[in-house]
Amino acid sequence: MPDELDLLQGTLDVLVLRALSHGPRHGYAIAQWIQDNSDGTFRILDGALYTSLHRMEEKGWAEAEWGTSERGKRARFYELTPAGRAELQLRTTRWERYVNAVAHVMAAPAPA
Amino acid sequence: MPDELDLLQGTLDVLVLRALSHGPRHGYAIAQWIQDNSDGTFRILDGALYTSLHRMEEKGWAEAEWGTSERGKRARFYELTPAGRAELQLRTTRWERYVNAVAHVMAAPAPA
DNA sequence: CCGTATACCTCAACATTGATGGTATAACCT
DNA sequence: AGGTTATACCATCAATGTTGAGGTATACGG
Repeated sequence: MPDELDLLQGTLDVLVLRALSHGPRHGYAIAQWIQDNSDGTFRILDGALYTSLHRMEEKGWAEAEWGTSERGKRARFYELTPAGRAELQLRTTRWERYVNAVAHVMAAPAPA
Repeated sequence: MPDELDLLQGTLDVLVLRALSHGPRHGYAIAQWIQDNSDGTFRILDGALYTSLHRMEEKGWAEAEWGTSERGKRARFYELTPAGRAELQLRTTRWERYVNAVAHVMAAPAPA
């Protein structure tokens, strides 16, 4: 397993939005899921995670309510709003364009 | 042509390193080259660009000296050091890993 | 049944880095 | 002369991730 990579600013949100797109989740579960599905490449620090989650509430991309986790603990469940789904789509295509553009530059020949 | 995208923190440097990998260049030329080769997706703001360039000097990834541009203007030419080339490689593979990991997460199925 | 680990959340201080917007100089074109 | 392009620099701001510390409640090993 390769070591962990720091997150580039701006990418956490897409990952979180994506995690939430499967249905309501609490923060801890989101972090686990992202870590697992990136083969441990991303280490999700809870400091950043909850900040991101709060951002989502502020922006209206998610709504939260207290509930009980699978393990019987008090946990805050986040659920995407329609705006959140739209944002996920937007960010996803944006990310794809971005990756593409970087690839172009990296593969570009020497300037004239 | 789609509109321009803001840069994600951490990506400017790779692009600049890559631009410099073709030989010494001055800032203005670097910006042009990146913009052209990203099909205008990236707009390189000189504020950020020169900061990046200065960063490179500080870190020892590039050395600079004053010269004269193709158009006869005073310009500062930046050239990669061996450390800079190493850094380019490092960042390139790191970026690829990153993109890959994001792709994994984005394509991942719903959690168990 | 106690102690420690784990699940879960929060917050404040800090660092990095891109965006903004303003300054300066010289060449070239009209 | 005046405007545009080429070229560089800087100060300040904003966004967002990192670090690190703190807090509660449930689970689990001894």
